[in-house]
Amino acid sequence: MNRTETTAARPAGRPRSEKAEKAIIEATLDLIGEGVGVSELSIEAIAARAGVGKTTIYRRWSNKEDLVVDALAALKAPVPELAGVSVREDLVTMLETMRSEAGSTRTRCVMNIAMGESDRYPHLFERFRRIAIEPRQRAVREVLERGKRTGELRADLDVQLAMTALTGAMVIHSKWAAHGEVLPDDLAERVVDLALRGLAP
Amino acid sequence: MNRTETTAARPAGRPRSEKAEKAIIEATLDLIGEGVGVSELSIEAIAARAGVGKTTIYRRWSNKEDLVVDALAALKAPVPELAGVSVREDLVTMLETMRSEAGSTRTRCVMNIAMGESDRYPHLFERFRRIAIEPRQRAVREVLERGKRTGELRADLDVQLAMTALTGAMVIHSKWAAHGEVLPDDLAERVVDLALRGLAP
DNA sequence: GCGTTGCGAAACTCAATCGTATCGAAATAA
DNA sequence: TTATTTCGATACGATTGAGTTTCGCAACGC
Repeated sequence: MNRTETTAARPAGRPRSEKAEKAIIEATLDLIGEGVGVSELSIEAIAARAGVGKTTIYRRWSNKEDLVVDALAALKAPVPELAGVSVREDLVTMLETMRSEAGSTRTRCVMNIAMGESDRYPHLFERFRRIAIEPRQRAVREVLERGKRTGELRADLDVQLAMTALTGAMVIHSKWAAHGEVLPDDLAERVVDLALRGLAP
Repeated sequence: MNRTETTAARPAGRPRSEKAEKAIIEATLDLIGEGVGVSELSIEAIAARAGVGKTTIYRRWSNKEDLVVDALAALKAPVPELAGVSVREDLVTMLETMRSEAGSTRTRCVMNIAMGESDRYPHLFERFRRIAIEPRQRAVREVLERGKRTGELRADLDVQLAMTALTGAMVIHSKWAAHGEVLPDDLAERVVDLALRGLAP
């Protein structure tokens, strides 16, 4: 029992390669980010992309869905730092993050799963919602709640509804932007200002 | 040449079954509406669902994408009648249509293709956008333009941006509603009123 | 060094689906 | 009736990918 390891008993033999595991996760996210759907995602393609053998994948995950779930778990939601000065400024920061990330593989990955696979893999989507969607939504809601307290926003504001209006506009722009097209620099600002001021005169 | 047909020269032999063609299109839309992606969509499954032989499909469409394109063309966009009295009322009508249709197979079909397949089949998506998305967006834009003229809306309103804010909120609700969950009756009204009045006090 | 386990590569079996071909029956024009 | 074409059904070879097995080598504890 004089084991130097502090963690679980290390079994004999060559340890599993951490590098291979990372490469598999990365390859999976890359493929999803490129628009490959979960059902089209082939273990062989992942193995080839990651430069590992299929054996190495099956030794860790018994099926594709488990692998995708773990890949999603690796998607840390990088909720942006908020200055906390004004509600308008913080909302612009949040939406601006959405805008600037709209072209990145990781964000496209988030979008593709959130939008395209929610019907077919409800279990996967639920997990994904908790990991990637909830934290961002919570951040927006907190900003809105703060605005109600400080008087920057209407006291009777429906926070949930306001959040969907703000993020909905950005999601549509991100998803439907022509391939490679860059969204206007001031999009986030314009969305926030429109929402704040309203459509009425 | 004493042909009684007024249309194109009818070739001899048994005519193609109109019923079979409809059944194929219906089966295709049904499967897509159930969440089956275009790439998972198998000709064999369509044939089985439609109760026809694979031959009957291949005689009409040379590949899957052609079939899906024609199926989409069968999706007439039923843009709702607008009362034309007030801008608010017309916007509520438009969004209410989106809400009430959110559970229908046809609308889910629209959503699934629009959201999930735009990356993988850009050509398909472009065609789809013209058929199903543009007419609805145009209707909303026209209502907003009218509002600017009549003074019901701000004269400096960014119509395009306002449209995405309105529809974006509804899209997110429709897409992310839990399976089978019915959206609140007054959702359209609340979205429109929030957008009109704005978040600010 | 030895036993054990992981590694990538390759070959394998199994199932699904593709697109084509063939069949007898049915529908239509001449 | 006869010629022609479509019908649904079925069988076919080809391809793809899943999941398993085997192989020789590498990395680790003892």
